[in-house]
Amino acid sequence: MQTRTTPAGRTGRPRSAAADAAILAATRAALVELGWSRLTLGDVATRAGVAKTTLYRRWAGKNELVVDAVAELFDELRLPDRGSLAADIEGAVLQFAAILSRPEAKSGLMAVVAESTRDAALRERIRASIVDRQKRLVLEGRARAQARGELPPENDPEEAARTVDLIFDVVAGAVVHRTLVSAEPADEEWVRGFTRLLLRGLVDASAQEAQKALEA
Amino acid sequence: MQTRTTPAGRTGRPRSAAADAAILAATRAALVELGWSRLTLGDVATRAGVAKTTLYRRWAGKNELVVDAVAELFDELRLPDRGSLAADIEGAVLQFAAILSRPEAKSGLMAVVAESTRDAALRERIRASIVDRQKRLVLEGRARAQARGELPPENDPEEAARTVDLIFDVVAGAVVHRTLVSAEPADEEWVRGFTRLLLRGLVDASAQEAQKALEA
Amino acid sequence: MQTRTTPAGRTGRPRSAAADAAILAATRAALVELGWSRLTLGDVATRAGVAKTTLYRRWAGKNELVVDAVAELFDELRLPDRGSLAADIEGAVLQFAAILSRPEAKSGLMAVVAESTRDAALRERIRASIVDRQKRLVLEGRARAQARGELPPENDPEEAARTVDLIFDVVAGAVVHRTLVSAEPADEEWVRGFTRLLLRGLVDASAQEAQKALEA
Amino acid sequence: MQTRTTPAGRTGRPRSAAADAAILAATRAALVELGWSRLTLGDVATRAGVAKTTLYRRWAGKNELVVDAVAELFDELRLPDRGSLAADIEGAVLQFAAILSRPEAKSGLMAVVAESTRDAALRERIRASIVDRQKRLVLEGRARAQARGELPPENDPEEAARTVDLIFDVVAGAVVHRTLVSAEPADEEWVRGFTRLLLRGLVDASAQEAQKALEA
DNA sequence: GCATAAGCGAGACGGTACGTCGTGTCTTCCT
DNA sequence: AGGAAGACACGACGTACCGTCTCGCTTATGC
Repeated sequence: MQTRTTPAGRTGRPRSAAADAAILAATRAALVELGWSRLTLGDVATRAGVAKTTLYRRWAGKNELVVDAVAELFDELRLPDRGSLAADIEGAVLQFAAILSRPEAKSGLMAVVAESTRDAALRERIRASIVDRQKRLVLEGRARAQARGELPPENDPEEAARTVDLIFDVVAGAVVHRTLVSAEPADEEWVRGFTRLLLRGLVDASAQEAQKALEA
Repeated sequence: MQTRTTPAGRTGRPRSAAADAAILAATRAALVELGWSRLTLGDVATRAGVAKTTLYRRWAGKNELVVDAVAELFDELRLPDRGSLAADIEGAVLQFAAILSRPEAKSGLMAVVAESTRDAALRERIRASIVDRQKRLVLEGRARAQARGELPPENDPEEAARTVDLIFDVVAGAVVHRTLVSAEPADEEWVRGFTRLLLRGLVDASAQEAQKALEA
Repeated sequence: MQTRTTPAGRTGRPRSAAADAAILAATRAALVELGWSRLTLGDVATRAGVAKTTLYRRWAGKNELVVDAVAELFDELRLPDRGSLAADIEGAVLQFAAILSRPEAKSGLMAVVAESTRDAALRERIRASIVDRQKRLVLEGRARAQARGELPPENDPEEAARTVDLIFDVVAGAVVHRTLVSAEPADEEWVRGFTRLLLRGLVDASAQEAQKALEA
Repeated sequence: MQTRTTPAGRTGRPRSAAADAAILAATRAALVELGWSRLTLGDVATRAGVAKTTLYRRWAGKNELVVDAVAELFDELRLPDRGSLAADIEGAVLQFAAILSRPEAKSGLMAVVAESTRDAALRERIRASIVDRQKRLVLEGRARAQARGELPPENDPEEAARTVDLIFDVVAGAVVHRTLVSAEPADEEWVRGFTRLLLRGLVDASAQEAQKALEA
């Protein structure tokens, strides 16, 4: 990821750029086959056709390596304009769910989060590489909804930032929990229900549901 | 947890009941001091004043042991009637957040969830010991809100079950994400904001916020 | 070798006696095949069908292990009575040379001696396991020669001890140097010449030699 | 040592002569501080202010380097005429012992000899750089003794060469064994005893000793 | 005087072995 | 039979050196 590519000095043999990519790809492959806990750095090095030392020269350990390997997965998230806030949310959540359903993300993400509870540097790396990077989606979605008139413009920038964080926690948290803890697919149906809840709230959702049931 | 208390046969020395409790307590202590990844079964055995063999006779491994040790933490969750759905939710979420802020829960919970992505039996154990056990809170809260007339009675039991699951994913997921990933405290202020979003939805919340800002 | 067999405590699984023998034999085999510097403890463990940890539990490292492995070789030295001091010496030196010509001794012995120059404990171990153990041959030979009247009885015990040490240094040193440094075989002819020098001295030997040459 | 100084070709930058000396000195310093087994070529290069590549361009490896570094030590051996064969021997042996007592010689010499048991080229290098170089002392001493009439002139040149080898093995071997294996100083007293044994032989020495003891 | 060619410092590279630690099983003796 | 003690086979850890390589220089010779 960031500035791991050759440090200060200019002399000496430069670091192989290809090695970085090979290592991250090998890490994801190993996550798929073995999962987090059975993944070993020796094995990753072998898969990447690289010496263990090369790997340790660039990453401090398994945690840092996996964060970088997983972070790349989330960079493919896009937010195409689907015409309405609800549709935009559904689209983003589905994409997020699709990534989380991939075994390399499943295995790796929660593991590094768990590790990060005791390692502030790791926590910061996760935040920088993954969390903050993807908050852009929330910001973009809100701006678009405001342009459409679906949401009012924010007046208090601090409050607005808090809301972005809250929404991110709710969305990411719900999808992760659904996918990893409940271990059920976050499919279109579930995403529709979740989006309705997020937009309209529990009271309204319950009322609608009761209404529907009555009609049927 | 479940059927570890002395098996079928009646001959021979019976298993020490005290050992179980000591082992689980030692596990939690080790989680606090060392975190998941540095916790070792040998160390837990030593702390509990027990031989490693005894430990392995009762649990299959680290994962199962930690699930049981952490599950006990969540059994202290209660849902006192605070007079309104909003207040009930706030109370429950705060309690949940308080437990999750304890290092033994933080360290252990996400780690076993991560492990469970590749181990169906472990996933089942987590669901049985932790998730399903605590869904009672959602059920209880809904029943109470319905009695108060804050929520309509459900008509379709299947749809109702789906809603319980959804709410649980949203609540648990949001708190976990806030606490572990964003690494910010789920304090009273945050819980109020979250509860409002949960009850009223994003559109309403945004409108209210805009309104407040205007008035000020 | 000495008291490595199960330490103080009496509880727990006892150390495998077979493992010791297997490890020492494997060490000698590895010395023959690979020599000192390419011998690795991991390889020895594998050859012995033993885990590396077992090996480290019993020996502090390569040096100590090799000392013990080599020491066993010298225990087969015997001093049969061949009727005269000269013949006894020749017999002992030939046996010593035979052992030193075996590759496991060649490779290992000088290496541990070299290491011992910076490790007093190792030096002591060599002295106890090898050197002092074999000084018995010098003592036995002298006693026998005195009984035969070939050597006078010693009067000053301290001086006598010094002489034993000196003879051992000369004999062992000469054979080692001939075998390892000059890299020539210490065969019967060489041993005869050496024994004559040892018994009669340089002046006498030179005179005899000149005499022989004159006669021829 | 020998043909390391710039090879065939004449074009290109010539090898730095200073580097050679710096490397050998650094090697001896490292031998003193670390001993043979902990000496690393990387460290030697650093000490000498030289790149590892430079070192490998000139020596094949640790063994060859150390042989050269140690060989230089022995070149300071001299054989001043002390008036008698006994005095000449004592002088030479004391000088030899003095060199062997220096840690760089102690650590390095036996180690390369040990290595040479499995490496004919190294053995040859040792012989050429060290052993044969110092045999001059024996030759010189004998010639001087013959001139003085202490030893008869040799008649059979082959036999004479064998005797030189034998004496060298006995002298060098005894001093090395005394110094490194017995780990006792080869001081004046010991050298006197050794010289007497070498010149007069065991029988005569024992008789003298018995005689002395009787007188006392 | 400018190309050619080797030497050189720096440091990354693919390897191999290290010595330690954790796992889950086993063996022995003691309740 | 249960249990504490601890040895055991296994396999990963993260580190240290090895000997080689690839850089961007510098320092000679020879056309």
